[in-house]
Order: sequence, then structure tokens, then C-alpha cells
Amino acid sequence: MGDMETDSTCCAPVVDEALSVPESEDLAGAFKVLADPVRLRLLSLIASVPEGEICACDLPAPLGRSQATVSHHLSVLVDAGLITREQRGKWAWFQLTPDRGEFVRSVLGGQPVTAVR
Amino acid sequence: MGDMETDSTCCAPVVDEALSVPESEDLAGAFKVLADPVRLRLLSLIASVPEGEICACDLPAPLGRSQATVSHHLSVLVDAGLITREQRGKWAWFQLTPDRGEFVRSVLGGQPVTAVR
DNA sequence: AGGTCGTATCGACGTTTGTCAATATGTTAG
DNA sequence: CTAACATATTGACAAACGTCGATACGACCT
Repeated sequence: MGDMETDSTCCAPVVDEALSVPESEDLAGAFKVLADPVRLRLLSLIASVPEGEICACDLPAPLGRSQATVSHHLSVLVDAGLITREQRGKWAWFQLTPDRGEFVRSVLGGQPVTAVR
Repeated sequence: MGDMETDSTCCAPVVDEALSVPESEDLAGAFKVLADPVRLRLLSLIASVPEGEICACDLPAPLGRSQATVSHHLSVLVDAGLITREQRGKWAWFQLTPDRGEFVRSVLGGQPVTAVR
């Protein structure tokens, strides 16, 4: 499927139209969530555990961050819809949001990404 | 290193291994460049102009930012390797880095992305 | 030479962000 | 009920970031 009608001849890795202000703010917000090393390691920890879910209690140690900081980053990821929280007893378990699993995997691995948002 | 072997059968949208600290910092840095609405609009302006390049003098107006601010963001994008600068007379012209054109296009349009870095 | 224009850099400012100790909330165990 | 524990929230702080006015650098003119 193809090209458009007005072929502007040569090379044109061109976007049809410039981003609107709200569009750019939404997109930037989505990238901002991924623009923190601790959050990326958090995602990769959740994504790399075979069980598919991980307990919040196991996260401060490998990340080298306080419980409060880890909890904060987890909330950011939950609010962004990248992971989901499930309270089970007094423990909180987190897993990748099913829809977003492939996206997260590609973000972490440098593999093809479907859509940022 | 890892104890793999044991194939955990079912669903595993899993990353092979967690990100290292340097890896996570590099990745976060790449996302940080894209985590600003002005920089995204800047990229989309350059990407949407048919000529494939744009003069710095034409950018402050549509962005609603000062010349100093625009120049700063342009430098960030150049340093990240997403755009290139060409001094032509007293004007500075910018275009998407050829290799990165397709990547930028996908970032802006939500289309499949090849690699963040 | 001087003058003008475009751009980069500097310095300062306010805002946002990541961080932690302390506290609050909620759950389980005794 | 009380105690112990896991997690979320609050408040405070330092660092990073976006922004702009002012200035410096460079290229073009006359």
C-alpha cells in the first residue's frame, strides 16, 4: 500500500503534518515515563521474571533505592498504564499490562516498537 | 549467570535479562531527548517540510519560544544525532540525520519504530 | 574599517524531578 | 486487641531542566 499521489520526487522521509501542541505534550509525557533509568530497570525486572509478576518487596534491593522511591516509580508506571498492581494479602504484585507487554519488551530490547501510546 | 534452561512453558512476554545500570542510563538518556514537547514539535517541523531542511530563523515563531531556547533544543537534538546542522552563510540549516529519518518519522507518527538508539 | 543580521553561549531564574526519612494506612499473626 | 510487617503518602531537599535577556561570536554587507 502505497505512495500518495503527489510524489515530491526524491527522498522524503517526511511526516505529513507537524505535531500540534497538545499532541506534542502527550507524546512527550509518554516518553517522560520511559526517561528514567530506575523505571526502565523496574520494567526490565518485571519483564524478565519467568512468573510474569513480581512482589514490590523484592524490588528495593536490586534497584538500590529506598522503599519510598520504588513505590513512587511503580505508581508512575501504573498511572502510565504500563504495569498493573494487584494487592494480594499485604503484598503488592506487579505485572506488565497485557496489552503493553510487547511494547515494553521492544522498548527494553531495542526491538521494533508498535506504538508509544 | 542465569539459570535458564527451565522453559517456563506458557505465556512469557519476557525479556531475556534485566537491564544493567549503564544500559538503563543510556536508554533513559535516549528517551529524555524525546521527552520534551518543544523538541518533538521541532522534529516534526523539520520532518514535515518538503525541502527536507529548515532554517533556524524560521523556528522561534511557530514554536512560540525565544531564539535562545530554540537554539538550545536544536543543540540537544544535534548532540543526540537526530538532526544535523549545516552552516550556510550566516544561516543555520537543519535536517533529519539520514539514518535517523525513519526513526524520527515513526516516533512522531506512532508508527513502527526500529530502534531508539 | 564599521554596522547589521543570524546564531550560539552565558547567567540567572522558576519549575519539575528523583530521592529519602518519617509517617500514615492497611493487613496478617499472636 | 496488639504487635509486626508491607506498602503508600507526606514533606523536605538537592539536582536537573526549560526558559529568557543579555552578550559574544561570525558572516555578510557598504
